[in-house]
Amino acid sequence: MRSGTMASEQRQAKITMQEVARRAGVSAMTVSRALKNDAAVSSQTRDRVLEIVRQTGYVPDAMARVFASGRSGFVAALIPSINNSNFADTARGMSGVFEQAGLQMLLGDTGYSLDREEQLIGALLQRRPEAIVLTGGAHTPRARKMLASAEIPIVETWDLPRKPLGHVVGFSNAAAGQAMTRYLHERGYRRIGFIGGATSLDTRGSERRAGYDEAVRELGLTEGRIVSFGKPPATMEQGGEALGLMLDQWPDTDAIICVSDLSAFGALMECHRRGLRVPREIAITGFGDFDVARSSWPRLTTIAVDCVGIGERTAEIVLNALKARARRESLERVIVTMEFKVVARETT
Amino acid sequence: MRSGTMASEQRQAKITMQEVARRAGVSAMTVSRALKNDAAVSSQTRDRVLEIVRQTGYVPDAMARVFASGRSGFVAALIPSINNSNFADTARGMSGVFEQAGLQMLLGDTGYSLDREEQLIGALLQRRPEAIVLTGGAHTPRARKMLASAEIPIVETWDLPRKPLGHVVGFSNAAAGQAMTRYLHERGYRRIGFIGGATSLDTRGSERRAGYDEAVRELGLTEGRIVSFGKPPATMEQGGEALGLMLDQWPDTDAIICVSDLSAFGALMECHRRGLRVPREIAITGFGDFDVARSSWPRLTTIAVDCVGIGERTAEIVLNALKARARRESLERVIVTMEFKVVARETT
DNA sequence: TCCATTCATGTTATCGATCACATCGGCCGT
DNA sequence: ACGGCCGATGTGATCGATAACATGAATGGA
Repeated sequence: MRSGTMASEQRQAKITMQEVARRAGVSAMTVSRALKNDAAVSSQTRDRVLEIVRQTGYVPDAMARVFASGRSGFVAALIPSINNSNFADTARGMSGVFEQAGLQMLLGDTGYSLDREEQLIGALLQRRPEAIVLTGGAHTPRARKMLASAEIPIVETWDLPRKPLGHVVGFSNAAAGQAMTRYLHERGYRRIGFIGGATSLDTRGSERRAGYDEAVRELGLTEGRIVSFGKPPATMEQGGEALGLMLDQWPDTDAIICVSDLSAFGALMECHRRGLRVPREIAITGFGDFDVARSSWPRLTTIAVDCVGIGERTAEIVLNALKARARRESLERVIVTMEFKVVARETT
Repeated sequence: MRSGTMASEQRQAKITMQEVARRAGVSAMTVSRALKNDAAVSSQTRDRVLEIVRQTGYVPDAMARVFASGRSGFVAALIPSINNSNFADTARGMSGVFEQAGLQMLLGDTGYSLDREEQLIGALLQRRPEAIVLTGGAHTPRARKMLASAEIPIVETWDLPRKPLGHVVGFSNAAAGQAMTRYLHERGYRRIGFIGGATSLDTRGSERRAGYDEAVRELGLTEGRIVSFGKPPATMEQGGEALGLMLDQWPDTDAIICVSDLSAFGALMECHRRGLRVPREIAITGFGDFDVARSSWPRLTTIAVDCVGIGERTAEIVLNALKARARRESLERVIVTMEFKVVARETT
C-alpha cells in the first residue's frame, strides 16, 4: 500500500559552520568557540552567532568534529544479549553516566558468541571509540590483539577474569553458585541438582556450575545431578524441559539450582503443570533477580546483583581513565568486585 | 626527532593508509581500492597491499572515511525500551539486515519519553546517520522539524501514524485491542475489563485501549471497566496490583485484557495468590507473545506480532530508500501493514 | 606616556580517506 | 600500422571542523 510522494520541498544547500560564520560576519573559529561555550567569546558575538544557528537550523557535523579533534565522543559496549534484562540494566547504568559526560554509547550484541564478539570489536574499533566495555573475560586471540593495539581504556564486566585486559567490574559467578548451594544445604535440602551452564559459550553460567560442583563436594552431597542444555541464552522453555530430564534421571531430587531466573521460571511452571508443590516437594532457585522472579507464584528465590551499579561503576572508571589519559598520566588497573546476595523467597 | 629509546617498546606511529601505501610502494588510492575489493586493482598488487595491512595491523579510520565519502555507514534506531523483548526483537531483525549491507545500527533508548526522544534525535543526527528508524508516530514538534531538515529516509514502526514522517512499518494497535475483545466475546465472556494504557506516553497502549472501548460499545458490553496505571513500561508488578483494583471495583469481571503480556502475567500470578482459577473464574489475556506467555502456567492467550519481521521489513525499506537516493531517484512513501493474530492458549 | 598583558578574534594547516579526473602502457580490430 | 579503448594506477582537491599560532585592540601599572 502506498500513497503520496516524498518530494522534498525546497532544496536548501547544506549549512556548514562556514556558512553560519559568513552570515554572522565572523570567522568559523568564532562560531566553533561560541557553540562550545568557550569563555573567549564576547557575549554579544555569541548571541549573534547562536541566533543565526537557530534561524538556519544548523546542526554541527559530528563526523567532521571527530575527524578534526581526534576525539570520537563515544564508547563502545558489548553485551551478550540485549534481550537479557540484566545486561540491558548494566547498559542503561552505563549510558546514564556517559551521557552526563557528553559521551554516547554504541551498543553491540554478541549473541553469546566469541566469534561475533571479535567481528564486532573489529567493526567498532574502526570508529575509534574512546574506550570499550566488554562482558566477561573470554575473548578470541585475535580480539585480544586488536584490543591491545587499540590503546584505549578497556573494562571487562560481569566476571573476574584470570587474565584481565584492562579494568574489571565484576563478581565471582563461582562464588554465587557456591553460595546458593550452601544456602539450600542450610535449609535442609540434600539432593540438589543444577540446570544449565553446559557449554563454554556461557562462561558465567559455567562458573556458577563450577561453584555448585565445589560446594556439593565440600558438603558431601550426592554429585553429578546436572542437566545442561544447548546454547545460551537459557530460555524459559528450556528450563521446563530440563526439569523433566532432571526428574527422569534423579526422581528424588529435592532442590534445583537454575543458571538463570528464566530457566528457573520455566522449571517452576513445569512443576505446576506436573502438580508438584513448590517448595514442599521440590525447591527451585534462579539467578539474576529478574522481574519475573519477584512476580511469579510462588516468588523465586534467586541471587541479586546490582546490574545497574555494574554499569555505573564501569562508566565512572572509563571517565577516570579518559581524564587521566588527557592529562597524560598513567592509571593503574582498577578491579572492582561487586556484591551479590541470595534473596530468599517462596520457592525454597 | 628523538633518538633515545623509550622505556617500554618502541612507540609505533599510528599507521595510516599513506603509510601502508608507502611500504607497499603504491599510492594511497590503490590501497583504498585494494581494501574496497575494487575490481580495478591487479590481484598481484592487491595481495601485496593486503599482506602489508596484515603485517602492520592497519585498521582503516572509519571516521576519516565517513568524512571523505559523506556516507556515515550507520543507521540510527530509537526504541522505547531495550528491556522490552518485543522492541529488542525488532532491533535484532533490523541489525541483521543492515549488517549484511555493511551498515551499523546505532541504538537509542527513549524510555517512553518524547522529550528524551527529541534529545536523542538531536544527538544522533549530529553523527549524520544515513537513515533513522523511530518507534511510533508521536514526536515533539522540534523533533519533527529536525527530522524533516535532516533529509534522510525515515521509518516509523509499530504504529500506523495518521501523519507519517516517512515510511511506515506497523499495524493497528486499535484493531488488536478490538480483535481481542471480540475474541473474548465469542468465547462467551461478557464483563470484560482492560488493564493499562492510560497515559499519553504509551501511545500504542492507548490505541489498544481505544480499540477495546470501541468493541465494547459495538458489542453492547458493560462499559468503563478500566484500570490504568502510571507511566510505561507496564510491569509485571503493576499487573498484579491492577488486578486487585479491578476486582475491588468490579468484582464480577469475568475477563481482563492486559495491555501487555508482562502485566497480564502479573495479573495471572496474582490470581493464583488469591486462589482464583484461570480461566474458570476469570480469563486473562496479554499482548506481545513474550516468552513468559508461552511458558507460564496456564499459558497466556495473547496477540502475536512478527516483531523480528517488522525490523527486517524496516531495514529493507531503508536499504531501498538509500539505493534510490544513490541513483537520485525519488522514492514513494511505503506503508507496510503487518499482520497480528490472536493466539488462543489456556487463560481464556 | 609607554610597554606588557589580556581579551576577542582571525588565519592557516591539518586530520585520513575518497572522488573525479589524468596518465600511461598494452591490446585489439581493421 | 595506427587510432581507440580498456585496465591499472597516480594526482590533487576536497569533505567540515578544530588546534595552534598570530593579530590587533583595549587596559593597566610603572
